[in-house]
Amino acid sequence: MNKLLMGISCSGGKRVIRVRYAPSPTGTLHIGGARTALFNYLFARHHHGQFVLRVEDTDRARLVPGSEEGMVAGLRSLGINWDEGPDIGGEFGPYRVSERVLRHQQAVKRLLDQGLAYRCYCTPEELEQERKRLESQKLPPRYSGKCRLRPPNDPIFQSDEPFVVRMKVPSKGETVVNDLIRGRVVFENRILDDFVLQKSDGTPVYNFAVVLDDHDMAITHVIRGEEHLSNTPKQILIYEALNLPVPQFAHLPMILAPDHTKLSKRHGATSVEEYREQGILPEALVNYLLLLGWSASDDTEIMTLDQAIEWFDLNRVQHTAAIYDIKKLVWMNSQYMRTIPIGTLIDYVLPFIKSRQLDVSRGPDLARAIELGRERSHTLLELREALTFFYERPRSFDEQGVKKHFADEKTPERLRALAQSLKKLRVWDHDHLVAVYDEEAKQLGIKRAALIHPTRLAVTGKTVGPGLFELLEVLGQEETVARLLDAATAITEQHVKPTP
RNA sequence: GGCCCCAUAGUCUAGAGGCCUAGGACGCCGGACCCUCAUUCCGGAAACAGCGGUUCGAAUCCGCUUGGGGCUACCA
Repeated sequence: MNKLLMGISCSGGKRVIRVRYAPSPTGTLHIGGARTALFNYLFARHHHGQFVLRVEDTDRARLVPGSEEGMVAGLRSLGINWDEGPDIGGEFGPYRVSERVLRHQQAVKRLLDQGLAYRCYCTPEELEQERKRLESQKLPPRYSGKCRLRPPNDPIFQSDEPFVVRMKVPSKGETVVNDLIRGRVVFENRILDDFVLQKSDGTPVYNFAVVLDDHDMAITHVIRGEEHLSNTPKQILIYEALNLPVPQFAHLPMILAPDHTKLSKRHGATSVEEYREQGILPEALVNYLLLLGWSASDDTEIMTLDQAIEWFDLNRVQHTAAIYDIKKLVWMNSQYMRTIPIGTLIDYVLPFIKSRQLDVSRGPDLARAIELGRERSHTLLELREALTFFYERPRSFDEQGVKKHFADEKTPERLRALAQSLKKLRVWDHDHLVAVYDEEAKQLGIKRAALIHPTRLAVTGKTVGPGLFELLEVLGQEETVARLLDAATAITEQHVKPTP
């Protein structure tokens, strides 16, 4: 057991573990965010604790309408559920930070009264100038502390001028982050400047709000991305100034794009929504995300969410940033494509079928068609493609296929002959179909394959696909015969339109 | 620039001093199977960033260098 965890999960008092995922509603649910949410969720469930969803909407200017709803939907689609949140409430609400500003303002006042923070009247322009000056001298851009030095009777304190509230950061000593993943990380206080706690519009800055909200929501473990590690000492300083207990921290490695830079739109699909649209199953995405930064102790890679809950352990979280690899995601998806229950797969593929306006109400049984298609599809998009010929007659024939399999001048008559034999078949199943082809090939003195390939091309328009006899069995007798005759006619009348 | 984190194959990772002539997975290459494709099954190439220590012994510990990432906002 992890030393750092002892004392909170053991013995009499038994404090319940509470974690949270606190996204900012400024866009879509990112795979990085989804991974953070997932790890929080797994940690909570593993320890029989609670998982809270909190919306970090302090910055009104950056708020994107619909973003929160999208994130909630995205998380739910992945099977990540929370015990408390803006959509379901809970005893520690409200769960939108914007609804908690009064609470934040009270705390700011407390710090002000205690002389642990101060009002700063420097204008953004002044600060900008100062920053530029420092940078040009290759000095770290920090706030000078000008307003901290103002005498208490400075008339500006009585004025109506807008101000921000800044933290009085101690110039000496060090602040230590005991990170559950990285261990002891030491920051010297003198590196920090007097950072802003409250903006001039009266709303709190993230670093301040997060401290109060985590405390108010009784969060015991703050599990978040590594980009927050450097800000943690500021937050610890706030906890101390407010005399609040400091939670445990765990900073997850980041997920980077293939070019080793931070994930962004230009890297293609980066949101959960986009992966859904591309036909990635939620189960596969979750499983893939799970492997980005965490591994089971026994090399197991494909696992259920329940297994992940059982095995999850922060001690096994990687320290190094991970680069996401679409190829492995797609492979993972193909694994789920062929193993999830057929009913589930039907539910997933139906929207794709609908969006292409493929009418599956007539024709072969969808489940049987899917069984043949899932084996050779990596995504739902591919599956839908593999399904189309069952419900739509080929409008054209693969060009290469025509050259190869329709070249023989006897092709039309052979297809017709096959149609005749097939029409008379009493039992339409795999074995009987094989028998027909064997017999036909024998009579013609050719190989069975010489009949199989033209048939597939004639019936599906393609050269690739399921085994012919499985395919015909599902397609049905009437339809098969009709398509063979159609193809024969098309060839004879030179109507063969090659697929470009 | 300053501070912080990180460093095993192209990628995800196992590895917590001898079990490592470094294991698994994706991808890649070759082969087998087969009516095509996809599977599946065999086989193969491919890594401990570099340099110094510590130690009988280092991928594992320490230092430096290099490289990558993060933070440094009245963003989160």
